[in-house]
Amino acid sequence: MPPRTRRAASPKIVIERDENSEESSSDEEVEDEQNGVVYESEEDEVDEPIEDIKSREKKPITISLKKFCKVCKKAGHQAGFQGATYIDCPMKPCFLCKLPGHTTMNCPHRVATEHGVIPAPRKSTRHSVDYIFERQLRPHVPAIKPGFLIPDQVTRAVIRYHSRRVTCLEFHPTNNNILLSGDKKGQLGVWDYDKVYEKRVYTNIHSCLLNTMRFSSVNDGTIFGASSDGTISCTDLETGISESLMNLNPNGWHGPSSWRMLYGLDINSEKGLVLVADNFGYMYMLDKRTKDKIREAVLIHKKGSKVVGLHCNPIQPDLLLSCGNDHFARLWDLRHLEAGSSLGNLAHRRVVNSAYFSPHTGSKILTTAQDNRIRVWDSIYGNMESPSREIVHSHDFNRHLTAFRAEWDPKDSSESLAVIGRYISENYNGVALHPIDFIDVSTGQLVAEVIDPNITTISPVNKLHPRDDVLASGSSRSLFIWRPKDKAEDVQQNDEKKTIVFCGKTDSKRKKKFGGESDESDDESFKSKGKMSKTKSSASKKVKR
DNA sequence: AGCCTATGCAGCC
DNA sequence: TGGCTGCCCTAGGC
Repeated sequence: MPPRTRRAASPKIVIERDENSEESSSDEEVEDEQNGVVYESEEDEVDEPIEDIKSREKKPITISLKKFCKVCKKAGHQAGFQGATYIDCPMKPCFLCKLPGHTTMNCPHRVATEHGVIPAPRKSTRHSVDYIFERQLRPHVPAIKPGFLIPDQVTRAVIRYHSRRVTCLEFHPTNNNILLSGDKKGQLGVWDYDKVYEKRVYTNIHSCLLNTMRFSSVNDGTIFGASSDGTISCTDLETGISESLMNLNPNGWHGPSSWRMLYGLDINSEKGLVLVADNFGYMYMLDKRTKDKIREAVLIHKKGSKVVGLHCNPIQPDLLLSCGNDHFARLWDLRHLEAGSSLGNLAHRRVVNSAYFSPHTGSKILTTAQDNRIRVWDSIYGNMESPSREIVHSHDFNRHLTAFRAEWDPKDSSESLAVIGRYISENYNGVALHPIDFIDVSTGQLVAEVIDPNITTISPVNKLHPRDDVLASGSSRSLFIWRPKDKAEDVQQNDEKKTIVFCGKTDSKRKKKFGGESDESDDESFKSKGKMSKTKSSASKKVKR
């Protein structure tokens, strides 16, 4: 090892000794070009003037600062952002596909035009050679199905609408411009995004996470919600008055081992049932009207594991799909429902964030799992042993983010378009942005990635409008409405300006960023109406072909 | 600008 | 099975 001197490349920091803190004047020795702290134990002592042990006792302790990887703590490389590009730690498996031997940068699933989305082999019939052919052929395959209209321009936004991160979104089933949003605090937002300032937040429905919202097909004036507070709510959208259909924690808090939380929720309209599932593996069935429990709770996933999603088949409502933390999505017949009586068990390698039947025929299944893969089963009537496709896509689990869920486009009659937010960022002209991806799940192709230069946060919650070409996305505490570029321009021509509404305490820097007027009154959203500048808003991007 | 933290899952024993 | 620990691209508040 080469000898080191005090003023070598590794900078050093000096810590004062306790016993004589006033004697050490270390200021001039502190250097702040720091990439991390590495102690220089024995070597450091060799550097010390050994002859003066007595004075050394009074000398400050010296710690050298040198470059090391914040991920694996080893020297010689560094993980983290370099500008707007994130450099992976080479000692870790790929952050995208989770396989060792390469990093995200050179992951075979991340080719230039596709940004990490590629169909995985169908069972074991293909191997790596197939990928190579696939990558060579891919650019020649026409990419965009003519029918897809991608909402890629932000036309409306409420910045910091919620006081905590958005957890779920739902469009009103009949009123085209109403978007419902739930947040981590359990609050429910009702926003008319055409009259952007018409927005309300109901704060007293739940006490924590509003995990899922669903409309009843009979009465579209009320919405059902499942919350981590263990209750089901039924809320009148006009008044905000809510009644509780069920409370799993009637005796209050007795520690986390007994506190029940509700995650998955769906409505079986045919039978007038509300189905909910909890974090202990159980599902509950209630009569929507009388609020009576139809039967005892049924264990539908591994005991003690969280059931995060429930979905009734749109064609055969008795067919139920559930998914959860036991790494399975499961199919059930509601008419013969018992623990262990599932019709099918779809194995995943990690927690399944969501599982949905396709919106029209109900014959396909789309799941999102925490192993960074979207899976598609092309027919529930066929072989369910393994998915028809696995699509590698970055949507990592992060405890601070709402779980990512791939959502069908309800307007796509071919049942192939899905939307999902992306976790890892891409460098867009020097800015790290997290796009929202549109994926053709019949081929695994990335149809479009949409970004807005002003949205620098991750957008895990996305919902496509049932009738209009509109995407709603929830990113941190804010909501965004996207429309296809042409339509967005129509909106502008109609003098309905692109409108950003600021809520809560919003600093002027952020307002500037979003192009809001420099209204400094902090906490009132209604005043600071601003339109985005053309240059900013036009930076939204589709995939290069 | 830079700390702090809420918080879910997996892997380990 | 249970309890602990650690965590790779967070976001906002102080």
